Amino acid sequence: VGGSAARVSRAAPRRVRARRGEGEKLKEQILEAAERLLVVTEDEEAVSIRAVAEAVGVTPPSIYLHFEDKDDLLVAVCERRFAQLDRALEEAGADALDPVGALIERGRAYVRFGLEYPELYRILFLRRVGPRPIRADRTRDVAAFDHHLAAVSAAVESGAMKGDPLLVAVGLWAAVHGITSLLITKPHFEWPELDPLIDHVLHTQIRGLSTPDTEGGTT
Amino acid sequence: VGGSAARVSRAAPRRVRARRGEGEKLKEQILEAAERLLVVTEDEEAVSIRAVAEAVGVTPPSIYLHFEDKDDLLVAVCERRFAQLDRALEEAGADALDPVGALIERGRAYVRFGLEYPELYRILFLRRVGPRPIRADRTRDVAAFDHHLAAVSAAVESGAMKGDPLLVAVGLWAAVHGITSLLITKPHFEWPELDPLIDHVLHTQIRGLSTPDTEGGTT
DNA sequence: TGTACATCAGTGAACGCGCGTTCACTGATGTAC
DNA sequence: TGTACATCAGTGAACGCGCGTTCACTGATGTAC
Repeated sequence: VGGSAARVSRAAPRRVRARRGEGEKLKEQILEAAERLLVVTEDEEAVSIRAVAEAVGVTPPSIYLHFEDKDDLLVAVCERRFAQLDRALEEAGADALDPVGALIERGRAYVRFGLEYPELYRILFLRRVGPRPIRADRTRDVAAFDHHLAAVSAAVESGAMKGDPLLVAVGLWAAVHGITSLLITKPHFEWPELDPLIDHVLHTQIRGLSTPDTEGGTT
Repeated sequence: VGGSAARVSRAAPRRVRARRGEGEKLKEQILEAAERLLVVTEDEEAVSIRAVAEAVGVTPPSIYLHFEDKDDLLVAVCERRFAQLDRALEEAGADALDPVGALIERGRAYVRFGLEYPELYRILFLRRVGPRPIRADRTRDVAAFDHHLAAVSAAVESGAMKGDPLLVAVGLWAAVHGITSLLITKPHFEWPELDPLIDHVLHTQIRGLSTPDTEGGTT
């Protein structure tokens, strides 16, 4: 089996065909290529079935061996990144000393994620929903929001914050989402310096939600 | 001249050709049709040159008599709405009793605008910027932001609020933009009741920005 | 008052493009006998 | 150990579509003489 390996390098095939039973490898490569295209071009429209196929080194119909249609592929890409965002937030919050500090660290990580993958963020959070509600709605992003809600509840239960946890969670999300999306969609605006701006947004929120006796104690 | 008016109703022409010197009428009709299409379909992609032309009752090439290309048309639509948003905010703030109250009313009006024209809002604030920076950037939306900044400065100067006006203005914008865009792009999410949610976002901001002695006095 | 003519407000047909998707196929590879 | 065969991982060519845009034109209308 090892003796005939010298034949491989002829006529420059872009990709070696997977062996029997290893068809799933292509699925992974397609997902990676689609995501890479999205990150590199920062343009959802550049991610066509044809472009993804070419990036993988395969013909367009091959995509349909693993994905029902184009939307199915994009949703799959989103689900992976939602999962990654969720993990990033959980890890950022885990190192904090107290629940309020955890919220701040989670917020910073959220903005960081958005600025690192702006086009993915656009697809996840700024796109209009299509005719069929995006399937990911019922899976990964709900998990991420549940974790966020849990982090907020912990802060409220610690006594450092007051308010209805759901309202507070949505409000915090709105604040970090607001600054993240503005930074992404309005790059030509003359923004103040980035870190002070993010800190201002987070601390204004926290201060607005703090109970009077603990106020200012977690800056 | 009045005697031959009976001839008009033959063969159902979709639009009467403008008279000499009245060519600008078409420009206005195109703008209105494009905006109406955007509002009705809630889908930017549905607004093609062809669709706009048909809505006006004219052939596609006629659009090019008044607009350089498709982008030029969309930008023109945006500029009109930016101007309208600006006016709506100014009017909302004018009726308030004090500067902080004015900020709250401006915030409510902003969210209302977004929810009333979601697809226009998407184009104004959620789209990625194209290869050429959108020309409206340097005109209408800057005027709107300047007015916002002035409203914030008034609140800071009144002593009810503290902080760098620019940071505060951007932070407030981020908060209202955040909740507006989430409501638009995630309609399937189980949101809390709308008015309490918006009030929560606005009052959390205001409370987070208030000077200690005036805190809670403007709810 | 009559008429040639420049101008204006459009039209009709066509261009090339890239897209998502389908369909019949091919050729390597593992497996059953 | 040899061979027929089912299966698997793809390919090649084509489909129809709607799009933005261009180009040469037409016919009504106001104006100059």
